[in-house]
Amino acid sequence: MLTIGQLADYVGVTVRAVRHYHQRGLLPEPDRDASGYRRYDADAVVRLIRIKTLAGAGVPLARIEDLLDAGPEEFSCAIVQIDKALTSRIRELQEQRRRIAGLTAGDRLFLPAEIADFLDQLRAIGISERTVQVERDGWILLAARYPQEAGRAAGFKLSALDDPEFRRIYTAFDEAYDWDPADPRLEELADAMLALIGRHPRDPAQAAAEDQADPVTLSLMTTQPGSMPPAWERLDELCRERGQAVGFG
Amino acid sequence: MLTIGQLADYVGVTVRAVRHYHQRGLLPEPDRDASGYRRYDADAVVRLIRIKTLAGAGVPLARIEDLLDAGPEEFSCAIVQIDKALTSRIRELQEQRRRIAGLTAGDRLFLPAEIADFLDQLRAIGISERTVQVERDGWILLAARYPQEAGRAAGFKLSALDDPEFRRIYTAFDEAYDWDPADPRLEELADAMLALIGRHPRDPAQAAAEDQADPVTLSLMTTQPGSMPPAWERLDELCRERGQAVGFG
DNA sequence: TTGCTCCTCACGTCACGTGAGGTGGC
DNA sequence: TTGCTCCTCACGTCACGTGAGGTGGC
Repeated sequence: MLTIGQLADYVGVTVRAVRHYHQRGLLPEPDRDASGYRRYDADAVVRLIRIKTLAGAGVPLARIEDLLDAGPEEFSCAIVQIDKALTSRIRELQEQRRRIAGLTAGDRLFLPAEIADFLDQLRAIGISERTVQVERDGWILLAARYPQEAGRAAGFKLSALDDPEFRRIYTAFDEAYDWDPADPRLEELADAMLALIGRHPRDPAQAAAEDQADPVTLSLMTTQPGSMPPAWERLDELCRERGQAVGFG
Repeated sequence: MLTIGQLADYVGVTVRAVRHYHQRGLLPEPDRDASGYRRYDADAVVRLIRIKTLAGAGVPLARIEDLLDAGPEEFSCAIVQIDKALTSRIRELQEQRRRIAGLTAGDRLFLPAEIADFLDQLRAIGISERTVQVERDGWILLAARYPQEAGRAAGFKLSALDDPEFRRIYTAFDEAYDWDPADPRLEELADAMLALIGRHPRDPAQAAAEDQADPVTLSLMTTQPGSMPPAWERLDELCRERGQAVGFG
């Protein structure tokens, strides 16, 4: 006959856990010896090992109680289910491993692949990190609200990068970050941007998403008023003034 | 700017979890809109995804708080540790799978291999399940208190099963379960058991463990007085009477 | 107007952990 | 006698869940 400590040590649980199982009714209270100590027999060892094994597999104690008093066919049926749950939990953890590895690896964790590709392409053609971050924040918010549309729109933008004119304009837009809002080049840039939009034949269904994906519109979504550079705010203004004709804004 | 529900849905956590992270100081409280609703920006999305990813990997919230505000070298060092923890957790779960599979498979879960082998051998030579269960319970308690000794003693017993005389005596012992305590065959059996012990040369160091491993002694350990069959109690008495000479009891 | 989302307390849950204060066994 | 184990409350912990009661947005 074992004491509670001997039992707990052999099975590999804490004394407190054994008492907890008594309280929950999972393990019957054994007889006491002359000192009031609990004394356990072999059945208690067997039952406690079953409890520990199931609990270790993540089975709630309430479920364990049912299982231990169930028939063998119900029991082995449950074991199959528990095994499935364990297997899928293992898969989850393997997925978690991939994800935490990605925590140091940049944007791909937060964004659909097309968007991350688009941001990487911007970096590749020499766009400043400062501007890429504004794009990124905009896309994150857009993807949060319209996941599918954001993915499609990013694919569209990605292919637009093949157009040398788009690249030239985007580079200018990037450089305009530091310009004076009165800089006359802003007017040329606004004209060029609108011309570009006019040149690309646009599927009307995509037009809305695409407009939202414009860096200027995006940056308006993402930042507080006043936190944008003055030149970009002016550029947005110019586009709105002239863009009515082509449905911009 | 996102509401708390949009944020939670996109990242894949509950609204309550987001509020909990605010309370814990993990995620800064954002500004409110005119209705008092929280409004989130892209930084909140990024930070919440980091929190969720780490929490999903089992990192305590207190640790996550430190990590998010730590430098990149400390962060990536921690990621390595978390990955190790995940890997070992995966191994644990794979071990759990093996164990719950064993829950339907019998005694090997509760006992060292030698003891399970010994019990299987008893079944193989035709010992009744009833007697095997008494043996099993005795071994479980013995293994709980003296794991090494129990393993060695069981190995000893296992090899003793090669002796035809041991098998004959054990079979008779099994049958004696139902005998009348006054049955004269009990005296013969007691003599034969003592003769067998005398015949086997015994390493004195093993003698104590071996005596404890005797079925009769074991069953005394494991059961309450009176729960053993009367014939076995009588047999135990007879062995004690005669066994003093060979150091039995 | 109805249904959905949002807000703030605040208590509940799950599986124990952790003293608090006292007694028995070697 | 000292140190270890045992006993019974009973509150604490961790990461939220779950109403309770009320207001804002479409």
